[in-house]
Amino acid sequence: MKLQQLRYIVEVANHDLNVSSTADSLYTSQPGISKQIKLLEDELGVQIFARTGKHLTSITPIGETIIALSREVLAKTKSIKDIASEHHQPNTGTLNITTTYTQARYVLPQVIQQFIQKYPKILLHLEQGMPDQLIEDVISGKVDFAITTDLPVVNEECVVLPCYHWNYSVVVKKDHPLAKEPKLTIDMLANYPLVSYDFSNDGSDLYHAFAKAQKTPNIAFSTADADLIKTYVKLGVGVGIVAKMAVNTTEDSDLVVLNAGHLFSYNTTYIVFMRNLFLRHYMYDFINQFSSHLTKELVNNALDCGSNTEIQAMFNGIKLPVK
Amino acid sequence: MKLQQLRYIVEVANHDLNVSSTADSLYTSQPGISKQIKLLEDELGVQIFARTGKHLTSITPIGETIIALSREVLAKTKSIKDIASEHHQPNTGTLNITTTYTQARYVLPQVIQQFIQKYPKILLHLEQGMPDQLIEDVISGKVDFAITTDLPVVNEECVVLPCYHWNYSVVVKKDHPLAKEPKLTIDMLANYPLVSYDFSNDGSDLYHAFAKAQKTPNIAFSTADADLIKTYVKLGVGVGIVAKMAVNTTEDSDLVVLNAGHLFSYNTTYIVFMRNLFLRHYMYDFINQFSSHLTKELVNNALDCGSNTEIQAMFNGIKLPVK
DNA sequence: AACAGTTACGTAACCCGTAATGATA
DNA sequence: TATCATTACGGGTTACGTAACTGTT
Repeated sequence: MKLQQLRYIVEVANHDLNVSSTADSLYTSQPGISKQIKLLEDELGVQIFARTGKHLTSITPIGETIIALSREVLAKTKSIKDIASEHHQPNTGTLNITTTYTQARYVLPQVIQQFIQKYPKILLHLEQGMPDQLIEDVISGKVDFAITTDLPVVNEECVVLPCYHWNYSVVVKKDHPLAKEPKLTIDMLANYPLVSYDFSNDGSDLYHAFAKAQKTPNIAFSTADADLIKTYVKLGVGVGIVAKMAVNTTEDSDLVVLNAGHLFSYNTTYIVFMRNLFLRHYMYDFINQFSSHLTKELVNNALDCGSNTEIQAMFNGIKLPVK
Repeated sequence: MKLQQLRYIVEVANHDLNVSSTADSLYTSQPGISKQIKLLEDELGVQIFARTGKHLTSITPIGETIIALSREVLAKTKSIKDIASEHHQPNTGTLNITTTYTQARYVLPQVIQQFIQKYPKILLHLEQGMPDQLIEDVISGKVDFAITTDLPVVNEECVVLPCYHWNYSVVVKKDHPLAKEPKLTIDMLANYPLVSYDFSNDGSDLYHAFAKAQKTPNIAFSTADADLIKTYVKLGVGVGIVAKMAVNTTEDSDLVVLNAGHLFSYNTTYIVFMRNLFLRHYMYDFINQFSSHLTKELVNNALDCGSNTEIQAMFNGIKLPVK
């Protein structure tokens, strides 16, 4: 049994059993992977992948177990390397993060700016993905951290840390009737066409606020892109409902930003990573820069918890920042 | 990084940093090990072992961490192999046990006999060792199970399962004054020279019973070997105090066995193994044959516990067999 | 002087990549 | 027919064992 063989089966599983694309991503050849997998299967005496003729069609039940264990083995070997690097090259390494559009566009830039200034030799890679993809990338080991707003349904191999709460804001043009309204209500919003996130998707809290007031919102345009929302608001299409941190008073000086914290329940942004990830000191520092209450000590306390429900319980006693 | 390299550093650590003896035990050459260790250190960029000139003198702090992680990696790769074997060769494999003299001599033979009859293809290896050594052998991965009576001070990487309670018996020659005594007391025993286990070592409960009665025992002879105790009793050296399961009415027909369960607090025999050990079905079966209350389900429940104190708490509600 | 670890070197195994073959949708 | 996995084969690397060397107790 060789570490490469374990890496191969894990990567093939990550690539939907496509050996060719796996080979491309690992910069090696298909036959090499095929052969090593077969050698491993011969050594273990079990089939990891089920085949129809020459195509890999599925992972056998025992293969699932073996691949899961292999992931753990590879994570631990990565830890060994990381610990060694931490020791003799504390400020070099990599940090791979995947996140949603809103975070990448409106929240992370300032954090990243500080980070790369403090750690110029860290190779930082930021990736934007769909909410469902984020956690998968963490589990597959493709990235270290996922930053997400949807409370992910994750297995216990991941650690989920709440970072901050945030509210929606309502944005309108300066000449809009609502612009001078001191205190908004759902009823008022229901009178106008709305431009916002997809209500059926991540905006269930938006939908619920209207349902609770027994109103049906009039959605003129929906998108996941806050910039687009603002653009359409500026065009006069309707009243915008957008994450508060997505509006910037200097950039959006032609818009009026109205507080909507009392209309909708707050959301929470989380950082997610594998429990068995070795956290290098700059990773702790990144987390702390992203959310100031998440000190190294607090993160370690969370890691000592046995489950994510325990972690959430722990954070119930801690006041999160609100953005 | 190669799995062999990890195996090498772990084994060198297990062999007190003696590379030569490590090489012997692994059936390979010293230079090979030296070179691979050096290659690993070069790759990681850190020293795992500290050296004075050409001798390995100690493990560096970071080396300790790396070796600990390596042990985990190797345990997981072993799990992969075991899981595969379990799948395609359910009744072949190995089972290595280390235990104390008393267990090996008086308790295990019947269990082993059943076991090898049921699993003739399992390579069973039984080893007898000193109490301190037993747990080390488990941690180093040399054996699967340790069976011991001293409640071991073990770290949380081991699982400690209580198997049964046992009492001492008093044995005397047929013509001894105590032979017809219906109910023994400590005072009676204090009147005679005693032959027993080392009171200062594992027999603190023996010592305490006398201390509580404010008597000083007169130890004529002490040994860890129950056979020797019985031999000296037969020679008339004194009154024997010995583990109850070490006396057999047919073999020891020239001795009188007196109940001493009310004089001394009972002891507990434990089975100890690494938490990350993959338990093959015959291992569950062995545990169950050794101690009938330890069903597979109960063992799994214990494994789900986070700590050994939790496990002990769980077993507080369960009545253990008494031998 | 005996022992232990490293260096040097030759052999054998093995991993990998290219090319060819076989199977699948 | 195009895609994909396996088989065949050759080249380069590497791991290992023997032997010689060097440092340690």
